Amino acid sequence: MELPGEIKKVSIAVIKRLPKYYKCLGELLRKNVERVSSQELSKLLGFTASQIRQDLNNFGEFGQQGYGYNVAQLYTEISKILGINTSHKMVIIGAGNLGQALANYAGFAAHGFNIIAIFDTNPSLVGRKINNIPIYPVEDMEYYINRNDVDIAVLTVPQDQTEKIVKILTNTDVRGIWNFTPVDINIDDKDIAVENVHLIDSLLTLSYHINESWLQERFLRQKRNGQFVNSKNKAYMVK
Amino acid sequence: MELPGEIKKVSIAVIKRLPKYYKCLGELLRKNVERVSSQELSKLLGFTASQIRQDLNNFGEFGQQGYGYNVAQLYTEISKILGINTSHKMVIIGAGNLGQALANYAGFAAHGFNIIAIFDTNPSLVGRKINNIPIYPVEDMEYYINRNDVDIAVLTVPQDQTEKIVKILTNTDVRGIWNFTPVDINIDDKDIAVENVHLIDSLLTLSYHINESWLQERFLRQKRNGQFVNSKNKAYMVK
DNA sequence: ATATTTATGTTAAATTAATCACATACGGGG
DNA sequence: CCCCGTATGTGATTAATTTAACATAAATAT
Repeated sequence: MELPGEIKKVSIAVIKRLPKYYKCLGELLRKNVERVSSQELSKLLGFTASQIRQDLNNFGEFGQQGYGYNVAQLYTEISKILGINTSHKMVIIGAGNLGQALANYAGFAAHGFNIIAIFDTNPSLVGRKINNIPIYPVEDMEYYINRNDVDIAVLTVPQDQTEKIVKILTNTDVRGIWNFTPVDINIDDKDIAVENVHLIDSLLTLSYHINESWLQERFLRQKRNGQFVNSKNKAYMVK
Repeated sequence: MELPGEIKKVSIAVIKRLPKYYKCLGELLRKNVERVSSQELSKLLGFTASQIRQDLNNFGEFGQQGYGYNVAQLYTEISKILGINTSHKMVIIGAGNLGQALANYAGFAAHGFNIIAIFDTNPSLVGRKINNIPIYPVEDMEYYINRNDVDIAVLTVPQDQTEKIVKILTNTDVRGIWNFTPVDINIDDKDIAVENVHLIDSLLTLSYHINESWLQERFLRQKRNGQFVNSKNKAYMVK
């Protein structure tokens, strides 16, 4: 039962689709497309028109019957929902390979995400700059973040340092952690959002899919040859 | 209805959890833990014991009633399911920031993923090595991949080059594409698995969550002050 | 040996998500 | 100004996923 005035819980599946909408609408906007229907979006995105309408209705009534959606308006609305109507300040913690790559990546600023500092323990890195972003010692991190209204901390430190860094971050005003370490972060006391980018998980998922088709081939081959019978007819039980 | 001998379709949700099981079991193995119950795994992973049992049963009967699961055996089984009982050959396409960072990352080899070559169009990079991995011109890519039994192509090229590269990859024996470009790849003709790592999407999801809590605060504040009523009681409709 | 405890594999129930279907409202054309 | 076509927003339906429940089999203790 939904109490009056209560916030409707939006499922993660919907939230994960929002960036797709945002991107697609951005492209339409650049092509000077004025209006778009859920059906047209369906073709572009590969979701059903029904799902698109229902997704958007979690956040408001942005369309107009008989007309569709105004591209510019819907783009603005989704930007607001995603919190990218205002810009964000980020710091990168850990100036290793990945940290440096992210610091050099130009794409974030286009969406209002600005990297303003990097932190590292390595004295030979501290004082240097990457893509014109200064590297400071980790000891200064807590003070710096609070002082400069940093929203987002990008975690690219080695696995064993993660816990220590997260502990420090809970003392700051940081609102979100973009976690590239393989560790699953859990923060109890404070309201800090965490988004994990577990690259190894992603690679293993790919490996599964590669393997899956191979298993199927083998499975069918063995079935053809009459080699395959097991108690439950499970493909993966094949020895 | 499941026909005898037919492969049971495993849902993506399950597949995405497999790497978590794999990682967790690896840690238990290193701690010399011999056996583990679904309940213990539940505590470690944060999934329900019921879900864990059901997930694993998609692939076989690995446990024993009254005992639980043998850690080493289950680890091996999951490794097989994920296709990491054998090693994989990878190439990186695009020696930019991200491509170089991935080339320098040591963690892949530990799971049997070996990067054997990098390809780039930039003549000043070709001929050099990154982390002892040679950089070749993109023109040699097709030949090289087929010649060296490359399984996986890691795509870290600029957005506008993606389509061209994917087209070339469909002519090769590559089995999977690990896609770091923002483009959504669709391959019709050939059976190539694609796993996307859309970093911007991930960052926007984080931004949403940061924004979400702020919206809620504002929502409650306005409700307290009696400022908030709209036709549908939707939080996001607040002006 | 036998009883008791434990923890699986699996079926059933509950929950959640996606799709369908349609009444309704708006825009455009005559 | 009115009618017709279009495409939304939403309630109903269906599908998928998660959780619960339990019968059963193995391990352990007596």
